[in-house]
Amino acid sequence: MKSVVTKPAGRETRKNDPERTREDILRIATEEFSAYGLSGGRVDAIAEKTKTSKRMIYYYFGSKEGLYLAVLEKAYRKIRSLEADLELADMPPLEALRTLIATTFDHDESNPDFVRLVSIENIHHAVHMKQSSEIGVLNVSIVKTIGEVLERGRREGLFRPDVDAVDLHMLISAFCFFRVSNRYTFGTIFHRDLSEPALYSRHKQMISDAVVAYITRPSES
Amino acid sequence: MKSVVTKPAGRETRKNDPERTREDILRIATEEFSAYGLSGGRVDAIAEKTKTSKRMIYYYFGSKEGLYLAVLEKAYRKIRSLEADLELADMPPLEALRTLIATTFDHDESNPDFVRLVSIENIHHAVHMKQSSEIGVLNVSIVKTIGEVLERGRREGLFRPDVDAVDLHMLISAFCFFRVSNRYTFGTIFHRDLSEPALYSRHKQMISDAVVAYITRPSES
DNA sequence: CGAATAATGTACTAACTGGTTCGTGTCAAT
DNA sequence: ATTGACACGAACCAGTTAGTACATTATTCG
Repeated sequence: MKSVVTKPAGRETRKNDPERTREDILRIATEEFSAYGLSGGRVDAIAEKTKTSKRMIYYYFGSKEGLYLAVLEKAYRKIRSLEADLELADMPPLEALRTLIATTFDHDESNPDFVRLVSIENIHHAVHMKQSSEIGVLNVSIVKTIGEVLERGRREGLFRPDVDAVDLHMLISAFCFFRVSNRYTFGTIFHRDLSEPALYSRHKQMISDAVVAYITRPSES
Repeated sequence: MKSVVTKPAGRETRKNDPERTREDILRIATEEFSAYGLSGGRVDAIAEKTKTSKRMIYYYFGSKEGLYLAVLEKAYRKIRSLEADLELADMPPLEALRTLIATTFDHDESNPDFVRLVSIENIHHAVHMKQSSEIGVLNVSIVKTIGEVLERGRREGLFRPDVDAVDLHMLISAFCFFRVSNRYTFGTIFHRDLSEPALYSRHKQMISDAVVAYITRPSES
């Protein structure tokens, strides 16, 4: 964060506004890359939609890939803070689990840009992500949190004992993510609009029920 | 260049070798698009890896998008035939369900190209898929099959009554698909190689157990 | 055979696209 | 007020890329 703007009121001669320019570029770039991919996104198109010029993109981000990486990092920063805000430690295990699922579901649902960027990054074998010092160190607090919930549930004899935290996170994420990432092909094939509110509730209920049913059932062969 | 590969059937006439050329282009193009996306894939790169020239690509497929569409259609043709081969009608409902899940799981696992193409098509809002008369009419036999299994399970009092066939298909697909489509980002973040054999078995078991647990449990609030 | 047609190769281009050059304006601290 | 670093813009450039014109060979069939 930056300190208060130098001239808050009265004169607004301020022409140089680096922070705003940067944010502006980043916002537009997120839209562009999320819509067309890394190769499909055009620097010129971003420059045009921006209040500033192409020169500035290279001034601040060095290259197209640099810009893309910045977009990606921003997207991940957002989700990380969201996960950190989860306070599941005080809830009973089952309630904690349901809260986690609902949160994940809602996050993906309301952040299609993030979902698309992750899809795009997977097309590229996550090479940019690996390059990023920031994302690379992504302290995956969520796994620790899930691990603790699982442990408590186990101790209370509610949860089956053979579930790995990362696996469970994947089970939950997969459904929430897929619903958004594959919205178009799935919707086209099955003639179903996956953004309908009715489906939203039903699917949210379904993934929650499925995970709970799985986790509370004794292991079977 | 022109090997004397005589087709077994008498009616088949061996021309220059259009069929082989077409197939060759299609095969290489699948690799290219699946690796770099539609915008990222280069026609020149495809032409070079092919036994033939760029001229032929345009001769047979008209345009880059035409080629991409042909690649997509071929990929879907393959999965459709696979789904059709499933013979779940004779199995007990639970066994049928587990077979279906295992098949879906294995399909995605061993067809990463298909998974990637679908991801790419979703980036493009499935516009090509919608254009395609072939894919558009994709007779989604799988839904009918699932519906019948569900119906039988319900009648036998094994399955909960409130599950929609398409929803269930999504629940299953999501996990199988995600495992492959998000292999790279997920693997990078959680330092886990999702192509390891140990994980393969564990995940296959997990999705199967989860779906079964869900479907065999009475509805809850 | 020989004409018609299908298949193929070479060389090219027009447009696009990421990135740069060079010059101007702004700000804050001397 | 001068200075030097920072912020900004328009035009430009060089490499790339999808797509083509034209010539040539192969195959089919009367």
